Amino acid sequence: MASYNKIILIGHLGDDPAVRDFEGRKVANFSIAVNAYTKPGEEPKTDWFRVSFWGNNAEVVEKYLRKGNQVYVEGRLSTRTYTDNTGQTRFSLDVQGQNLTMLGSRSDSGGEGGSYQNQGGGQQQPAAQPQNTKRESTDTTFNADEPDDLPF
Amino acid sequence: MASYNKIILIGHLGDDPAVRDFEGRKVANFSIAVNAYTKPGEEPKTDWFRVSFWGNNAEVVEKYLRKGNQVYVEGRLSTRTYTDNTGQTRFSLDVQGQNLTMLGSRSDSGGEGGSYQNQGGGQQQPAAQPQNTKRESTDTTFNADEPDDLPF
Amino acid sequence: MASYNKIILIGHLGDDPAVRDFEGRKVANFSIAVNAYTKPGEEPKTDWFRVSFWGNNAEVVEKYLRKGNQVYVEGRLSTRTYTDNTGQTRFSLDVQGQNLTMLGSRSDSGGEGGSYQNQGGGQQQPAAQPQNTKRESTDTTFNADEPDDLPF
Amino acid sequence: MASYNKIILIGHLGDDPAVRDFEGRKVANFSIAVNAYTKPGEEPKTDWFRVSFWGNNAEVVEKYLRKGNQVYVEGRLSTRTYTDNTGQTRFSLDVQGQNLTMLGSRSDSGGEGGSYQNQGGGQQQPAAQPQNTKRESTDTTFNADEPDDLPF
DNA sequence: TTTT
DNA sequence: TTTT
Repeated sequence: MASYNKIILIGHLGDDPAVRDFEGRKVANFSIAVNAYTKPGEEPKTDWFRVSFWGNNAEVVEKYLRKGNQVYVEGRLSTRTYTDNTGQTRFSLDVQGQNLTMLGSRSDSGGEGGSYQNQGGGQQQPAAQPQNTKRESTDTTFNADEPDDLPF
Repeated sequence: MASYNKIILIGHLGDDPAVRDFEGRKVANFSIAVNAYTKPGEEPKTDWFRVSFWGNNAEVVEKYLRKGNQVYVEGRLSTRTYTDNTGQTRFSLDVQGQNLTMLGSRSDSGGEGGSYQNQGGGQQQPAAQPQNTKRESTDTTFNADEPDDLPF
Repeated sequence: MASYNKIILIGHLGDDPAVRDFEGRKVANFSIAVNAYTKPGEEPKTDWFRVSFWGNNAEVVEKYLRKGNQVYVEGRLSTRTYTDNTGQTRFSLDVQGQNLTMLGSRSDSGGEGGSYQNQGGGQQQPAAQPQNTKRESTDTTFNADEPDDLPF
Repeated sequence: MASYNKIILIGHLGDDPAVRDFEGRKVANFSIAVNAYTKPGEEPKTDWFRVSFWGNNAEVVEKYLRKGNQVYVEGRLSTRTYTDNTGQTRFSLDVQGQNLTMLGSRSDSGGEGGSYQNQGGGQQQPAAQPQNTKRESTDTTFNADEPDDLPF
């Protein structure tokens, strides 16, 4: 049937990721805020997307992504309508993440400076350095291999 | 800010496009069906996206796209929640189209067969042949220039 | 670091894919022709990209893709300069394929007709029907999982 | 013929952009460095892409982009082989920019500058907040409308 | 819930 | 020529 959907997002994490094990595989979930386009004069609007990564990428998310970080996410969009616990019909935009790149976040307050260095060696793309705090983010590209058999 | 969203879709038009003039500019709207990914054993599901193109691209849509045609669409995703006339909360996935490529569509009903050949010639990208019927689609790439000042 | 490159191509295979085993994994290679944009009046130009898919996707390529078929390919662009056997400096655009969607190819010659219908049923995205000949292509989306450790 | 190519890049400017007028329209050119994927143990490699933006986007580039800044660029890839002034065959990867998003760049050396501010007005998405120095870059998304008739 |  |  030749169908395909791909969504590309650049936004900021609304909160720290939640990581858990699901039937032996790690899954990381987080939400990112993407400013919607609004016409001049219109009230700003934010779209929220729930993003999940599995396996190796879930580990990357767990290690390096924190609330407020800016990320590039590529994945498949899926939508879901559900009824929340107040009886309201709600709509969810879910992204099954396929690729992830951490973008240049930076200190947003005080900051001791000198924190972004990549202390080591010849790492290239998929090399991720430890990031202990929101302030010491690093920029890294990872490839999220989408599992053959999605466990959900 | 650094926000960005882009959606890429390959799907089929659910109906002929609707084209109208809006404050002096042409706008074309259509919906495309994109098969959602479902796990083996799950019930198939189709996501529908409402797509709009403005200006030159609306003209292209008007001339060449028909119900059933397969298209590649690139654009900005916007979402909208509204209450339909039965009081139901509904959710709409709208795509402000930016780029459009017609893919090899074909007859899906009756049909005398043997009609899809591209009768040769040196057409390349932005070359669009007239398409009188659904059966004589051609493959063409157009660039939908997104207007500087979106009229909506 | 924060580097990333992704290329999206829609084009036609210049020849049947070549599939071989490489250290226990299957790799499929093919070239696709993409019409370059040229200004009105300019001479048409075709860009050729060498595409490779590994593992499951290589199998999909092997089974379903043939010379002339139209495909959507997503992958990482890599470039390579080399000296050919005539001493000429040559440049190669290689795409490490990540996602692949077969588009609506169609008979481009004789043709027995009646072959493109999707005989119904519950196939959705990752459902591929057998394709014995170039004429009976089907449209299918596959996800090419990029290996964690690229064997090349 | 249903051809399409799109390239998505995240990288850093190798130098300040060069902006000039070309037949009444502004064009901005810059090069971005994108770290190529290399296998563990391999020597790091950088791919350089020459990017050009026209019209409004050229103005954005002129105002906000500087050497070292990180950007997200979307455009059409075109390739060109030429002979440089030493007689060498060279290959150029050119990107006709369509969309541009400034990512979180940050200080990399002295200099207060004071030149990038967007002096107000009704910009929205393409709305950039004042940026006084290279250190206080801001993240902004702009849409580069690709001209109907590319002036080159 | 983010960011500017 | 960039960035880490």
